[in-house]
Amino acid sequence: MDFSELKSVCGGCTIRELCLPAGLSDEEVLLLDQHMAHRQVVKKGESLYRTGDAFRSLFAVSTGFFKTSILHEDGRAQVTGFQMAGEILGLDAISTDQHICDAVALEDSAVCEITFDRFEELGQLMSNLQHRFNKTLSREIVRDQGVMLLLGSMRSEERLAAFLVNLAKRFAARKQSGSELVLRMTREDIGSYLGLKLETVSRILSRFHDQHLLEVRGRNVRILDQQGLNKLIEGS
Amino acid sequence: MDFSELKSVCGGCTIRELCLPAGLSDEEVLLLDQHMAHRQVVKKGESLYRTGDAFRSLFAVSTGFFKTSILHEDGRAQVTGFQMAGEILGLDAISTDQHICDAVALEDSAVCEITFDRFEELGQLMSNLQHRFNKTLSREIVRDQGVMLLLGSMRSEERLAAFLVNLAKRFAARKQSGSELVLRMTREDIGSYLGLKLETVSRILSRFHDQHLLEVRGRNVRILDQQGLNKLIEGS
DNA sequence: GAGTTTTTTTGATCTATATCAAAATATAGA
DNA sequence: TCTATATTTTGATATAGATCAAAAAAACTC
Repeated sequence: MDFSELKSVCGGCTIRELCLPAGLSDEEVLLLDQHMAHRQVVKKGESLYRTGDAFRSLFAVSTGFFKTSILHEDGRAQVTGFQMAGEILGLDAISTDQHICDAVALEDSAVCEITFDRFEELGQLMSNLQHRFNKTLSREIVRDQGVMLLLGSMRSEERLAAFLVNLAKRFAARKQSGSELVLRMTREDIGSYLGLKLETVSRILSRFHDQHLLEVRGRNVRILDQQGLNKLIEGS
Repeated sequence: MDFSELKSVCGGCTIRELCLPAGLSDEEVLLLDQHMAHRQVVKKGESLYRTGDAFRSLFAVSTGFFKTSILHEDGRAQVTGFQMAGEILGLDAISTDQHICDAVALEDSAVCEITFDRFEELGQLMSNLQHRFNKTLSREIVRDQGVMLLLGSMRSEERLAAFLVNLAKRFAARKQSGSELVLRMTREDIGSYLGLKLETVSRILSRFHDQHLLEVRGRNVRILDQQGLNKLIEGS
C-alpha cells in the first residue's frame, strides 16, 4: 500500500454524486473534505484490509476495482462483492470493529479514506450526511438480499445474466460503456460470487456467445443483446 | 393489524439489550420511549408490511416470530430472514423509502413501531443511539453476507446444520431453551431461505434424526448433538 | 522473447439435489 | 368431533451443475 498523502478533493471529484458526498451542498462537501484522511494507492493483487484487521476507516473507491471475500474456517472462500468507483468498502466492519472480509484490488486502484470516528462526528454535525449514510448502509442490505435471491432461487444462466447486466449498469452510471465490459476478475471469482464452479461460468459464457447474446474474448465481453439477457433473468 | 395504542416501554422491556435501546443510559432510553409510536399486534399469517408499501417506520419485534421474503417478477420468492424478539424490521426500506420485501408474522406477534424521521432526529440528539444504529445496520450486512456464504459455498446438510445452530443460539440469547426448538416456519420456508426444496429439507431432517443429531417431531426439534452439528458446518 | 505459471476452454462422467408422485400427518374450520 | 386443507415424509427417477482431465490461450518473469 502506498501511503502518499494526496489530499482528497470530493468537491472536484467526478463521481461525487455516486459516493459519500452525494446530495450534500458545496459547503457540506467542503467540511467532509477537511475530514477525509487521505487518498491511497492499492496495487493490483494487494489487500486494502484483511479479515481480522482492526476497523478504523471506511474507504471510498476512487479509481479501480476491488473484490471482497469472506473465508470459511476450512479454506473455502465466498466472494461477497465487486466494488468500483464511488462504492464504499468497510461497511460490514462497523458492527464488530473488525474487518470480516478481505478487500483485494483487482487492478491498480486508489481509495479515499475516512476515519470512522471522524465520520460519525461529522454525521452529528450534518444530519444530511447522516441521512445519506443510513441510506448507503441500507442500500448495501438491499444489494446483499438481491444476491440471496440470485443464489437461492435462480439457475446458473440467470445468475450469470443478472451479474453481467448489473455490471453493465454500474459501468454505464460511471459514464463508461455499458456494453463493452472488461472483466477484472477471474472466472473463479465470478463463480464464487454466483455460487458456481469456474467451469460452469466458462461454459455459460461460451453458450451466451453461441446464442449471440455476448461476444466473449477472454475477459473482454461485449453485450450484444441486453434485451435477451433481461429476458433470461425474468422469464423462468 | 391491531392498532390498539399500547404505549411502548423500552425501559421495562426484558429484551432491551437485544433491541434498539441496547447500550443506552436510562435517561436515553426514556427519551427513546417518548418517541416510540406504539405497540401493535400482528396476527399469525398477517403482513406487517408488503413489497412496495411506503416506508415510514422501523419495527422492533416485541414478541413472536416473522419471516421476510422478496418476490421475483415471475412469482418465485426468496425468504431473506426470520426475525425474533428484539430484531428490527424495515432496515432495507431506508434506501428507497419503499419496502422491498414482505414481512409476515409466523405466529401471533407484537411489534414496537418508531417513525424513521423521528428516529433520525433522535440520532442527532443522541450520538450514542446513532452509533448503535450504525452497528445495527452493519450487523444486518454481516448477517446477509453470512447467508451468501451459506448459499454460495455450503452443501445442503451444512446449510441446514448452520440454520439450526443459528436459531438455537438466538433462542438461547433470549433465555429460551437453546436445544428445544419450535420451528415456526414450514419446510418450504426453510428451503427457500436455504436455497433448497422442501423435500430436501425434510430428508435432511430425517437423516439428522437417524444420526441422533436431532430429535424431530414435526416442527418440534430437539438438538441432541450440538457438537456434531458444528462439526458438520465447519468440517468439509 | 523464450519459458513458466495462471487462467480459460472443452469434453466425459458423476452426483447432489430437484422433480414427480403418493401416502401419512398435522392443522384449521365448521 | 368430523371434514377439508395444508404440510410433511418417503420413494423413484431425472437433471443441472460438479468433478476430473487435458489441451489451449493468456499473462507474467527473467
